[in-house]
Amino acid sequence: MEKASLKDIARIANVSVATVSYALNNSSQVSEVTRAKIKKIANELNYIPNLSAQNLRTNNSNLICAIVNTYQGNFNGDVLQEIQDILERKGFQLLAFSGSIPDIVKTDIIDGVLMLNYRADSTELQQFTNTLNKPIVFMTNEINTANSASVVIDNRLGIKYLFDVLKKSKNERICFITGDDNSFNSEQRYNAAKEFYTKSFKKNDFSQHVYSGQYDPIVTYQLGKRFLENDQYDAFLCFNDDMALGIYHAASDLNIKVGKDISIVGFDDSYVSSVVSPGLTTVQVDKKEWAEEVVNQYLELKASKSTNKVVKLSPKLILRGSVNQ
Amino acid sequence: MEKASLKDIARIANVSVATVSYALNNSSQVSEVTRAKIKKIANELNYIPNLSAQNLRTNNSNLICAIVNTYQGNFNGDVLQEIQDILERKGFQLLAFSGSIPDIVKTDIIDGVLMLNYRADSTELQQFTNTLNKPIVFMTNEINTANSASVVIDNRLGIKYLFDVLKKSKNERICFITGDDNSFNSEQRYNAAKEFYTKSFKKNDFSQHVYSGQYDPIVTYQLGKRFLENDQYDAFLCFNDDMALGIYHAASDLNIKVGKDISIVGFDDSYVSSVVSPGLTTVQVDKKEWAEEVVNQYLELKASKSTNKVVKLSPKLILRGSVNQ
DNA sequence: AGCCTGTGCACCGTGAAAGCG
DNA sequence: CCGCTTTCACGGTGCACAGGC
Repeated sequence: MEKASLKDIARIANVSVATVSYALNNSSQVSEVTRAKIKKIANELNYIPNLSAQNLRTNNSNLICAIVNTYQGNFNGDVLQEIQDILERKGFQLLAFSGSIPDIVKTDIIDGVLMLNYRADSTELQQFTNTLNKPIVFMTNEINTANSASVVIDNRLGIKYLFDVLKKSKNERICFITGDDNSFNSEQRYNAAKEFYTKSFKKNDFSQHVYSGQYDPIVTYQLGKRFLENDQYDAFLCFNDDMALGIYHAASDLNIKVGKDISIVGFDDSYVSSVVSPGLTTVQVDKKEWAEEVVNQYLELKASKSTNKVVKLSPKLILRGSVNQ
Repeated sequence: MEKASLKDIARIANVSVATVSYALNNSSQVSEVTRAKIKKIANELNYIPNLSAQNLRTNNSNLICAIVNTYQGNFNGDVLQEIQDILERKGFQLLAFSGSIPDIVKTDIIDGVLMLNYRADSTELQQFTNTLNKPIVFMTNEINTANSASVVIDNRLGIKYLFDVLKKSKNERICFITGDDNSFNSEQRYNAAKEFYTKSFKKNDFSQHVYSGQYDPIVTYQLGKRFLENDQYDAFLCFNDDMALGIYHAASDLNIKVGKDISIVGFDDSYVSSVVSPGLTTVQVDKKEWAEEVVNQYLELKASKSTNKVVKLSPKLILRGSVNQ
């Protein structure tokens, strides 16, 4: 059986194509009797509207596209899933893209865009937003454009919590492990860490104690092993939990006790942080709350084309055993 | 500036719409001079073809849709990313869906479907495949339908490796931790485990030693804690790595040494298995190879509408320190 | 006249067959 | 045969309008 079209239904129901269209779209221009008849036939033919045709005519799909830098890692997946759940309940369909911004996003098929951890500099994103001409919600960048909004983590506050915890611990030789260079979150965390370090220790050597773990536990493991063998640091502030795990691994290799000999803190509160021993002290952003705010902002943008707005979400400190205090 | 269409370009270039279309699609029906002129104008106008119109006309998008049960967890994300990378290189665009099968998949916008870990019984999937009328590659189910193919893990072989390792170890009181009930992989692993257990120990009490960890490390942690407190088991065969981590956690709480007092094996070789201490013995499916085979099968299906085919990928045993031997 | 129900038709942007000089 | 144009169809939408009561 080939795909049924409005024309097929019209022929069988003995009405015009327009009537079928009205009937299926619940317009009041059709009597209830006719509508029922048409719906019945449509059902029997297993009719599925042709989205391309619909969209060509109306310029309006209910498709929202989330663009992420990668599907890998715990963070993006968790957030995507939360957003997906919310949108599904509201009758939208979320599709996800990873990698470079695909052409399809620029076409009329997509109604709006959510952007998570996408790696690009601000001017590039500005330009993209301008040419795109549909609502965008940024989740990791603060962009100032009409028709866009940002819902981001308050990275500064998160780093403040973590830094304060380490300051209070007996391990004070702090090493900072950043994510990769293209990450906006990592950049913000870096700036915050620098601020608190400089203010607190009254020293200007912050940059000497920063290393890039590229958000990768293996890379971080190698860094950690080197530092611990030389007893160079005894406290590690990692810009995400995965990297913190790398330090755990290095410590374990060298028979060094996390939470006693050294202190480690992470960021994100991914599931691993509660499963390792001792548990990893980290900061948590409520992903459900985040997802809800993102969807809210999206709907507002779509409804009103209102100007941009930046919402900051406050993370919470999750204390576990990885800090010696 | 509003969206430019072929018509706009045609007006400016002083040619017909058809010529513009030919020119941009590199047809030989246009002189090089005209083509260059038209391409230049298209570029200046920032022309982006309207996918809906294109698709309506050609019934052919280059969009492939991956459907997963969830974006969460390490496994799906890793696989999605590999597929994405390959398809991007080949000029296709992959979009991902999570949750129930969305309407859009049934429309002409989507050329084909890849299905990973989707939870449904076989008859439902059969029916879906039949009505869909486009190529589908299943990655976790073996389905017998025309216009579909399966590229799946050889779960039996993987379980055989793991079981043999545990058999050789000094810890022989084996407990099996399964994933959730809807998972086809978990079901296959269960059957294989039962087969090897029964054959090897010549006992019929397999089902007494099987517990569902629901692919969840927290659930598994609680199970593990109970078993270890009662010294009920000293070997754990977990149907994925995340759950194995739950056992690690329980062992650590009770000061029990993994790799000595107890043995643990996992499945998947996700990144955590190399980061924990001692490293987790597990089996690995080469995700890159898997992704490549999936894409191959998809392209073959698309080209030839060939009948179904099942490809099984052999996992490899990855020995680390979590087994006492 | 005015309401109700249904129809004819132009149109969205593109691709390709057929026609033409 | 080359290079370009005319014309039409894809599937659906919604305006303007027609005809009946």
